[in-house]
Amino acid sequence: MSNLESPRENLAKAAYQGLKQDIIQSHFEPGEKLLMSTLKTRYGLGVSPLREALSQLVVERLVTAESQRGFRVSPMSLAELKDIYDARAQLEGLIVELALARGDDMWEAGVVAAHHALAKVTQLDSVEDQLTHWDVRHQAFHRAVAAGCCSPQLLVVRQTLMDQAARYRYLWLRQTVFSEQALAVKQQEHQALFDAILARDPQAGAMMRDHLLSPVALITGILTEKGVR
Amino acid sequence: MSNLESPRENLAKAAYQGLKQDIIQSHFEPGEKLLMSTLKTRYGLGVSPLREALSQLVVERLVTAESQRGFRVSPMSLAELKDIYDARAQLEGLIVELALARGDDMWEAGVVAAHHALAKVTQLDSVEDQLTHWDVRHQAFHRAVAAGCCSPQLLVVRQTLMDQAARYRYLWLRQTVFSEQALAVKQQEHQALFDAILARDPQAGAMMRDHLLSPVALITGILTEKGVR
DNA sequence: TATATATAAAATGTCGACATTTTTTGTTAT
DNA sequence: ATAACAAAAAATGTCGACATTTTATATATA
Repeated sequence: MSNLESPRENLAKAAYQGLKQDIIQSHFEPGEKLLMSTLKTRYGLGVSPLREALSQLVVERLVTAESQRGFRVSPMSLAELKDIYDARAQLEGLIVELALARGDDMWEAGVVAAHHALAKVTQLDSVEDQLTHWDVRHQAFHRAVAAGCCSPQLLVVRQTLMDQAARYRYLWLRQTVFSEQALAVKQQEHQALFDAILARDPQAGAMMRDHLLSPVALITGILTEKGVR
Repeated sequence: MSNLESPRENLAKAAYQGLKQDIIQSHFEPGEKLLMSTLKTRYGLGVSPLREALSQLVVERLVTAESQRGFRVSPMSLAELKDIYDARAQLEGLIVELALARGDDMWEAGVVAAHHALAKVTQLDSVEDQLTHWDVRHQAFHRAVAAGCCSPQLLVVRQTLMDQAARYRYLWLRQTVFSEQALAVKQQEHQALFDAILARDPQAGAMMRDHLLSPVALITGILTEKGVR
């Protein structure tokens, strides 16, 4: 039989992953009530693992809990957009500066590899595949850069902010990946970042902050379009 | 009857608060197994709210979960001590620099008030009261400073790292508060920080980083004494 | 029509029960 | 003794049931 050494994950973990995915990809709308009856049928699970998963997502601020009134998807707002992106930009700037000071040869090698892979993303058939394909390598590039800070704690914090930004980020992603021009601009920014980082240019931190803040204007427009305040 | 407008918190919240308190104050030792039977009798609750609370503490990294093997208190280590304090110092340094750039008059007023209160901590009867009393104002001072960064997200992240550091911090606190000399040194550091911040001295960030890193040596000694590697 | 009140329906949060898995204990064999 | 295995005990994780609370609906009142 297969799965000889499988540690058998508990159902709460499955619920956590499914819920997180569905919230980030807007299968559940911002502010939407998360009915237990709905979740039970959707994931085929009882309330116990679902509540555990929801409790975790509350800590990650993707879900909001109101005592005796259950859970809802955390609402989105322009204020939160600005706040999250500001915090991400400042944190990532700090992390880059630390990486410049602390990163070793193996870190540099990882950055070079990730940058190379990102620059070579090929056109694919499916649009959804194209999106995923580019984004996977894009995120991998940034993660490779961040790794140089040599701080597991800061990397965890960074990932938490990333997860929280994911819903907003996704809006930007759809507009960017399918625009030749937008993609070219990003390509240039990544090249400039890459050069500055390898040269240990003290300006790399500031460049990273600007790079991360650049999508805010576009996302603000999309949200306003949708009536989000 | 009283409690006319009480929203009636759910039991998971009580479990969360009790568990967090008990872990931070080392009622449960680092690495200790958290038996459901023990927790049920200690808090007088069923498994459901307990598991929800534990799930949240896993996200906050105070508790570790192993599938099908329950929960244990996250172990403490010298590596984690260094990592947490490094991350805290870097983050708080960043936050101070942002506060210098963004803080307004009301922020300054809050800092002045908190600093004044901290400087005036009086000797109390009980040693435990003395400890709590000083630490409450100490934390309030740092919080008042941090508030100037105008980033709710960064402040949440900051608090998370604080909570994670709490067990280590407590070790330092006991040694410091009861030493006239150590307390005087801290008093000087706070005064210097205060002056630099109000003067918007660009060095304030670096000072804050050093201030936060200073307990590491002492805590390392205490942990080594205890056999923690 | 609007507002308040009573009633019904639905949903949340918690517990106890139970199947499954892990851990301990006891037994036997090398 | 130590190791391998079997049996017993203990613990985890999940579900269904149920009390409590919230929400929706119907009815009465001004």
